[in-house]
Amino acid sequence: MSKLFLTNSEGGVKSAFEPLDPEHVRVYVCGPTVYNLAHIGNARPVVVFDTLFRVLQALYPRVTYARNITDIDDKIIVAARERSVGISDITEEFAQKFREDMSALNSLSPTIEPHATLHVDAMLDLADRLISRKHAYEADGHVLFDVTSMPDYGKLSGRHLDDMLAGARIEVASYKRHPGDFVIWKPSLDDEPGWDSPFGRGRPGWHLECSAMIHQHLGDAIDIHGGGRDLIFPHHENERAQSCCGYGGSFVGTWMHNAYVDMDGEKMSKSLGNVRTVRELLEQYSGETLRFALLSAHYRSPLNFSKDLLDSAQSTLDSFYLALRNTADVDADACNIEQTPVFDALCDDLNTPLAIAELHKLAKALNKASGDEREKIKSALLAGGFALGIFNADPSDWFSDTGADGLAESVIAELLGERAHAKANRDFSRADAIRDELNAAGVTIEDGPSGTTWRRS
RNA sequence: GGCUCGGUGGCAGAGUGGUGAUGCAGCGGAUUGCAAAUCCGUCUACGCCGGUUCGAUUCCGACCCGAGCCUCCA
Repeated sequence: MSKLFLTNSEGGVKSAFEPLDPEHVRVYVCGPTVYNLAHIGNARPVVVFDTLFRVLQALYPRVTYARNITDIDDKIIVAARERSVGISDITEEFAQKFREDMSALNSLSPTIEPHATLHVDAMLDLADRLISRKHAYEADGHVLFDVTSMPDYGKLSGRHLDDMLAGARIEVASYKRHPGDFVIWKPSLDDEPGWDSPFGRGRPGWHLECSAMIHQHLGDAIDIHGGGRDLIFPHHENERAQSCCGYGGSFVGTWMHNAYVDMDGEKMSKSLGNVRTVRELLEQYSGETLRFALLSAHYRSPLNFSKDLLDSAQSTLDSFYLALRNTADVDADACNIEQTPVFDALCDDLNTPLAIAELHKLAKALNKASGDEREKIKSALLAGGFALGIFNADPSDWFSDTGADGLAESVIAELLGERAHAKANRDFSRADAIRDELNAAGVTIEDGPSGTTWRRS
């Protein structure tokens, strides 16, 4: 059995993964705040942790993977106001679109998908615990976490309270005892969504939901908590503070954070306005191509997003699918994924580029193989691909699927028939003219010993 | 200012104290009516300066450059 190694963001060390309960691995990944469409940067953690989910499922009998939906947030309130609708109109629309987009990327549904607004009681319970344990205080209608009450506050992100003061770039609210204190609960105006609470009508601070939902669904401590790098501080640091101080326990075994998708060397983000939504990219590329592109760099390294990246992802997938299509007559048998180099690569801190390199070796071997060997190699190639969440298409569909503007298959067949006729009569200029015509329409043809095949290019 | 992470061949991108990443592109060849696909062969590399070492791209230190967090953000 392969041994899984993961890099823990807390401390930055890679070590063997030891689940708290080998019979039941628990993972929580921060999901979207649903107020607009997901961009390709938002998709990276989804794809990365989906791959982790697949690896964990291969290694352990039971894996619970929770990914939350943040459906109460100031940005949502603003979006609802702009469109003159209720916040649930916004959150339901974009939660659904998020699910659709991520599913197009071959990402599996999480085991549970807790919504913040359905866990307000649990959040208020946590706020109460924190106050009674002197880790939080009420001031001016707010409930605030007292960062000085936690000796190792800052451990996850590697910061010290003193350093944070020096770099404070934002005006500190007067009701905070310490500038680093963060909001657990805040008052709502009459025209803002809110819930009644012992502290008055209000709504939760950003970090509270994850702490409360993790506790309710997964328990005091979980194995893995993931998200994008930018969540390390303040979000995860503060979550950790709330959970450790409110519930006790160690909270998270391994923290994992993916690096960003960059645009021209700069982070892609909503605030920079340089985003490309998954939905718009899906008009030009298959979800599998987008997924493969996202996995082409290691999750802890920045990934520069470009047309070249997507085009090369697509042609690489084409070459894999060609190898599969050319062996369509070969039956693949069940392959023990755990004994393949692809899986070994994934077990080494999700080394997807190395896993892809192993896929290339298998595809090359399959192209060269003959006889019984082909069955074994094809099985390994397929199993490796499934671990990465690719090869979901039937190889012949992969090459024949097209947008509305492509040539109909019947037209292609007709032209190929005419070309075969011309070739038989050694009328090569006519044959080549037909080939040029098909090429111009985005159809590549290949003459083989057993006839001519075609594919969309 | 504080903290973090990186700089590998034309490009993408792994990895390692001492022969091979891998892919794309290029070049040569096989194959093909010509192509396409495939296969074979082949060229480019480890930011800069020191140190440790028999030996460093890999370890240590300085420097240069880039990115990120410290504010909503995957």
